[in-house]
Parts: sequence; C-alpha cells; structure tokens
Amino acid sequence: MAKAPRGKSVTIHDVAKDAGVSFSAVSKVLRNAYGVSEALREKVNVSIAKLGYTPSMSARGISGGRTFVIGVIFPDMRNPFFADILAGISSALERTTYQMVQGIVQHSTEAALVQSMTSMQLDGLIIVGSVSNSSSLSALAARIPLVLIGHHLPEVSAFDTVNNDDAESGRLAVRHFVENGYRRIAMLSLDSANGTVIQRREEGYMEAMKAADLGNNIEIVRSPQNLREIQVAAQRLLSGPERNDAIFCWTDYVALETLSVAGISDLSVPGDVGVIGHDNTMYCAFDQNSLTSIDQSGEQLGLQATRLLVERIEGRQKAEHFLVHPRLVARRSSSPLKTV
Amino acid sequence: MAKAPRGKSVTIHDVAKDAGVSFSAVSKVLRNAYGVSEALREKVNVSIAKLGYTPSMSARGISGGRTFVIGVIFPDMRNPFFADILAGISSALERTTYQMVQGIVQHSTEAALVQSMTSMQLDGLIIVGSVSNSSSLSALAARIPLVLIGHHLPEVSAFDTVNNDDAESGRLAVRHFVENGYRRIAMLSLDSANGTVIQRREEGYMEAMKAADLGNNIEIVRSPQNLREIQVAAQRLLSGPERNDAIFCWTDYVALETLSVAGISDLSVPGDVGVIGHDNTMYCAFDQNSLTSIDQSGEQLGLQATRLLVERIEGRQKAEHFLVHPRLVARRSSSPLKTV
DNA sequence: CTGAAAGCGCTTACAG
DNA sequence: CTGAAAGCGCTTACAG
Repeated sequence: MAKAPRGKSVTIHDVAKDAGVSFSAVSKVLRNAYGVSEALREKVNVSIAKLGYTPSMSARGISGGRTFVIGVIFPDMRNPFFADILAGISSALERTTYQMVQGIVQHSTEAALVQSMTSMQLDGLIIVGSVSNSSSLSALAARIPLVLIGHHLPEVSAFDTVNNDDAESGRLAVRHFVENGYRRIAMLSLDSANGTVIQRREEGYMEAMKAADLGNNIEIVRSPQNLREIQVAAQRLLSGPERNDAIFCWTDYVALETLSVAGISDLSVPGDVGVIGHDNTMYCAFDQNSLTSIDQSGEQLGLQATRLLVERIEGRQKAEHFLVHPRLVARRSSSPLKTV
Repeated sequence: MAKAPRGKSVTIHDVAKDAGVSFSAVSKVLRNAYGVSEALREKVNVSIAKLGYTPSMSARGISGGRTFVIGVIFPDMRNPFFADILAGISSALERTTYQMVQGIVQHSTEAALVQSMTSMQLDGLIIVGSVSNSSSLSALAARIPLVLIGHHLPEVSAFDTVNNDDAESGRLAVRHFVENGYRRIAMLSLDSANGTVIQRREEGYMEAMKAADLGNNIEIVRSPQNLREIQVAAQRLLSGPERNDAIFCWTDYVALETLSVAGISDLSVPGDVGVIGHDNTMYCAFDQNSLTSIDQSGEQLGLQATRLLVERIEGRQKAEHFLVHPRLVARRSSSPLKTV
C-alpha cells in the first residue's frame, strides 16, 4: 500500500518567508481580518501571486474556519433540468468567494452523500429534490447551513426552501388544455410518497379540473421512474373506449415517452391526444417533439437558493421561503383541437 | 459576519474514551493498521457504532493520510451520457471504501475546478473530456493520481487513460450507412481544436469512406456546441442540389437536432436522409426519434477508470491505457434505403 | 500489542 | 498594527 508521491504544496509559511512577515500576518490578509496595514497586505499579496499559493481547504476546515466551499446534492444527472439549476448556482457563486462541489445521488443514498459531505467541513449545503423527512433535515440544518430546492414543507424554520409554485404548474396545464378544447385531461404522475413537489402539482391539477367543471374527468396515474412502467401507464391512459384526449406529465421525460407511445399506437399528437410536460428542457423544442411544457426556471431556483445559503452562512437565523412562478411554453403538442 | 453555529461532532477522542483505550488505538483500527488485537478492534468498533463516529476528512487530509474521497470532473451536466459514466464509477466504488464528489465545468473553468479539488486533498481525480493540454495534465498528475476519460494522447506515462475506440465509431457509422445503401455520407462534427476524441471519429469516418471508394463524398462540417450554429450546419448539409443522403453526428444531441431540421425542411428520415448519432443516450429509443446511435458504454468507461485510479492511489506507477469497443445500435433513422 | 509525541496547515484568541 | 501560542482531528513514526 505504498502511497503515490505528491509534490509538496506551498503553504502559508512559505508566503510569510517570502514576504518577510510572520505567518499569522499572512493568515490575516487571507481572511481580510482587521488590523492589517496596506503595506503589509500589498507585500503578502505579491508573494501569494508569485508563489501561486492557494489555501488548503482541509486545514481551514479543521481549524474551525470557513472552507468557502458549499455542496450541492442532486437526485440524479439524467434530468437536464438540473443543469439549469446548476447554472443558476454557478452564476450566483461567481460574485462570491465560494466554490462548490456536487454530489449526485445515484447508487449511494442521499443520507450517505450528506454524511460524506458534512465530513468535508463544507460551509453549507443545497439539496435538490430531497427525499428525507422534515425532522432529519432539521437535524442536519443544526449542523450545517441548509437550503432545499423542491421540497414543500408546511412550516420549517431550521432551513430555507426555494420552490416552484407547483400547484400553479398544475393549474396552468389544465387551463391551457381547457382553453384549447381538451376535456378528458389525465395526469401522469410519479409514484412517490415523499415527493411533495409532485403532490402540489396533483393538487393544482385537481383544483383546476374542478374549477372547469371537469371534476368527473380527473384521472391520475402514478408510475415509478422506470421506462417500462411509464410506457404501461401511458398506454393505459391512451387506450380503451374512454381514452383521454390530453395528458399532463409531471416531467418532460415522461411526456416524451408519452409522445413515443402515442406514435407507436398510431395516435397523432395533437389531434387524438394533447400532451404537456414539465421543466421545458432542451428537448421540448425539437420539431419531432414540439412539446408544450411548464417552465419553472431552474436558473432562478439555483440563483435564489445560493443567495439564501450565503446569507445563512453569514449568520441569518430566521428561515426564508422563496417561491418562483412557472409559465407555460406552448408548442404543437397541445394545439387547439378545432384547428387540427 | 457571525458564524452560524454548528454542533460539535464526535471525534476519535470520544470514541477512545468510550472504549477505554488510547486515541491512537482508535486511529489504528480505523486505518486497519498492523498490530491491533481482535479484542481491541471489537471494543473500538462497538464504540464507533454506538457514538455514530465518522472520521473528519479535513483532519485526514491535513495529516497527510488518505481522505478516501476521489473527485470526478465532468465538462457539463447536459449530456445524459455522462450519467452512464457516473453509474460505472459509482458501482466500481461500491466495492471500495472510497467516496466521490463531482465537479462540473460550467461557468468556471476546468483549471479552477481542478485547483479547488486539489486543495481538498482528494486521493485522486478522474477527468472526463478534459480540454487541458498534455503538459499541464502531466504536471497535475505529479501532484495527484489521475485518470482521464475521453482524451487520446499519443504516449502519456504520467497518468492513465480510458477511451472509447473513437476511430472505430466513425468506421461503424460509415459501414452501416454504406451497407444500407447510403452514399453521400457527411459528418457533422464539433468545432474544437482540443477534442482528440472528435478527431479520432473524423479519422475513422474518413478512413471508412475511402475504404468504400467514397473518398470524393467526404464532407465534414464543424459546428460549435450551440443550438443555432448546429441548425445552420445541419441545414447546409441538407439543402442544395448536392444534398447529402446521410449524416453521422458526433453526438446524439446534434443528431436529434438534425432530425428536427429535417422535419422542418419536410425531409423524411429515413428516405430523404439517414442519421446516426453517438452515445446511444436514452432519447434515441423514443419512437419520434428512433435514432441509430453508436454505443460507447459509458458504464464500462467509468468502471475501468475507477479501477485504474484506485490502483494508482495504491501505488502503481506505470501508465495504463484502456480501450473500450463501441457498437452500433440500429434503429429507423438509418434503415436500408430500398426498404423505404 | 499498545500508547505518547510530533506535526500537518491553518484559525482564533491573546500579547506585545 | 504585528506576532507568538494553542488547538482543530487526525496520521505517522517512534517508544514501551
């Protein structure tokens, strides 16, 4: 088990020697601490640049200071929508001195990832689409500044949340369908007890259906996130004598699969069936999809979450909850029925 | 700048006290070091479990030991192919004690990310699709065990590489087109000086074209990774009297956009034009795309890269270079011309 | 087989 | 305004 050799890196002591000052002086310059003369700061900065010094995150972490690194946890890497969130976080971070590392829940569990990230002494954590419950998240928030994206919780005070108005998403989809002449509007949802994001969308869907006097047409099918099961669910909604004429899908990927099932079943979209997705990911605009979708502005979500997290790290205690408003981007898949 | 409070975490000392041994004994158990009796190990493990102790990565990093964390750097989060690589890395890591954090090059540069990750004292680094040059990568490899995915370099010895046989990818696409009756086969490539992966694919494409006596039909258009530019490039290949009847695209996203452009231009795929993509991402199978694509097995790439990296960390010095063989997955977008 | 000592690169009080 | 001391939680030699 010989260790691969690593070059020695330049430390605060090297900088101090080069600048002809004490190493504590260097530390102060680094942290913008009080009581450093301009002259000293100048000298130190010159040496830092000359030697290419960069602070060791481990040393900072261990000595109780900030590491200036935050962690962002994503549920998976397959939904291109998450890239938008990441873009928002990145651009918000550009204005600060913080950096970020990502963790992606794939094989490992969210809990394992969280625990490995806290052991890194990160300054804060953003979790996207957490599946943890309220109490374990509050416990986590006691140890590290925390912001959640996509987790509607009644009244949490230990951490901040940033959310799309998911009930509004459901309403937007139904209203748009209704305006365009669709009546038998189903929702293809996710089989998940924890996903309150999904629940809100379902609530909005049901609310708008009732408001349009279509309460009797409410039909929600919940499928796991698995291609085969999604196909079966879509097929079910698209067959039989009482076939639906419109389907609101909880995410674009499911909507694209619904288009695929419709195509295989020789149903035309629109005409036989209208489809709306969610997230307005980059695949929606392709001519072969031309998928109407709800845009929840991942960039805004990321931006606001970052802002809140930095505020938390700098000392804010009172919880804040930010809501982003979705908008519908209309394309061919939900065109007015008469026109077709 | 008040610091948000953090709960004290349990340390090696707490464990030692609880188990009634010295703290160095605990450290030894943790590291599976020599000379620990079974009895002592037992006691310590019981206390570790009881107290829920987890080692501080910062402390490990600073004291020169392993952190048991590796970093993986991706060029972006938008290509679903990278999720396959990640899956391979995850499953390879499951059998080890290593964990991983991801870094995604989006707004920040690859260099900035690398530098922030090295300051975290990670045990090793996997970089996917690096745009750095050979010499700076060798310099990096002197400081930290390094494996590159998707970077063909003539003869590097400072680090390992894992690659798809990209020249073979190009050959596979051309041969398949030729077998199915296509002749005017163009390649829609990437405008990138550094991407040797792309260059290999171009080489394979040209080689196979010549081998099929179609050297005069060679046409490579290079476009930046930008939707508008890709559209223009695809339009160019699909218009004019000498319109191409087949296009090999360097990645699926570009191929899907090509399908879209063909649709808008009222060209049918196949029939008027055949299309092949690369990476066989999950969108290819949708009926509305039914896109033939080259599968380079991201999972294998990730798996092998991880294996090599762990070997490096444990002391291997001699470079290894692993090649994965691609296969073509045929779908409707490249069906035989006669049949159509 | 077990433990006490030194040190990693920083930060945070505390003295000058 | 500047510096010397203690300590963060570990690992790595080195003694018992």
